[in-house]
Amino acid sequence: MARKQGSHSDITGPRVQDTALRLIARHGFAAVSMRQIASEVGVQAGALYNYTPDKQSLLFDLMQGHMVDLLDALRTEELHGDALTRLKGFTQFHIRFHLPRSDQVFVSYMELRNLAPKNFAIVERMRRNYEDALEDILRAGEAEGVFSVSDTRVATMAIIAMLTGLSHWYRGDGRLGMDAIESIYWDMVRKSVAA
Amino acid sequence: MARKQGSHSDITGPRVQDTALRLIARHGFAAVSMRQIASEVGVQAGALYNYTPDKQSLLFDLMQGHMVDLLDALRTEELHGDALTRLKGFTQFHIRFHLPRSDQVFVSYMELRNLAPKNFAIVERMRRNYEDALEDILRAGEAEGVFSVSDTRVATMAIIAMLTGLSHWYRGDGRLGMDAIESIYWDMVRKSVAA
DNA sequence: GTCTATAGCGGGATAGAC
DNA sequence: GTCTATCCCGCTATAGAC
Repeated sequence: MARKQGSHSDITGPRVQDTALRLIARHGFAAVSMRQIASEVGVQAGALYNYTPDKQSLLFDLMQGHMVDLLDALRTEELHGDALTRLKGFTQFHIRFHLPRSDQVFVSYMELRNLAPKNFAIVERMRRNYEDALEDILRAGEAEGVFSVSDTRVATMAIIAMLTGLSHWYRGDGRLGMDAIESIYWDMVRKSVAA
Repeated sequence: MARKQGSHSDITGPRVQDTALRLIARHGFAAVSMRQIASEVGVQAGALYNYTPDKQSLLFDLMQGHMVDLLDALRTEELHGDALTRLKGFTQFHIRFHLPRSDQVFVSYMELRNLAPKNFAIVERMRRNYEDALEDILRAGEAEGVFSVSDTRVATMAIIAMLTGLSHWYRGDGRLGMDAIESIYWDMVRKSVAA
């Protein structure tokens, strides 16, 4: 089956996405050229345009795809019960979803500036939905009297920043496994909003 | 005194730095051209090279300058007393220093990838020094028995991420003033490491 | 679907006049 | 110290052969 050239749409397509994600995470969107992506994929630059209309769409697809995956996974999680249980579920979900996706997290945080305005608005709306899921939990906890935060919005942003920051420094080959990390972060999150 | 052309080294120099910082914060280092910076400063592109040997040095000077300012200010703060008092001082210091410098914070977090390896090492060492100042406080609190974190390094990273995240969304014209923000964050930081 | 070739543009940096 | 002019390079995107 191996051909030196010809049709490879089934394998080249995913490879373009994967390669672009890795290179953009490492060097930044503006610093990565289509030639560079093509070279790592193993095709010529022109061939990339069979898979994306332009460079901007490539970035948008990566970021939108990540957010869609995130919101889908969160919905599947279906966090039930009292606020404390839901907060624990959210914390664990966030860590387990994001830790194995450090490149996506990096790109989604760093490259917002490079999205065209219309694309930015779409991604930003999805990010806001995710934040709102956490804020709902904090509000419920306030109502139950188990949480005490003077501002649920600020607390939401603080917790998400704390959790997401993890993806910026954690390396799976370090001294701490994902379970240990989860336990440490859950302890801090829980206490930070405790009544 | 106004001249259409001639010597302006005393005013052009700072303007180059300020303009570069603002443009890089908004668009990213790789996306900003020397021509664009020169245009906003009001000179031709070639004139920039009287103030910086190249584009890379311009970025490095911005980032190094920010870190030097940060570490100098922290030393001036001289946090004394018990661990809880020191932690409160660190939290307030961090917020008060970073909130009015959102462009510097943005650039310092986003553009590490664009530093040449040698420059990266220098900036990274200074960042590590800053983190260590917080970890010292957490260790002291553990020894005093007033803090309970299972891992001081992870707790350090979590707290700094939480505090720095503030700079990414806070806008001074919002509903919350700096004092209110400080109070909310201190409440969360304090509780997150409480014994 | 991929290739080669190229159009058209803008980038960083330098040279030399003033 | 700034200007104008320019070198040389790499970029995105497209055209047309296979």
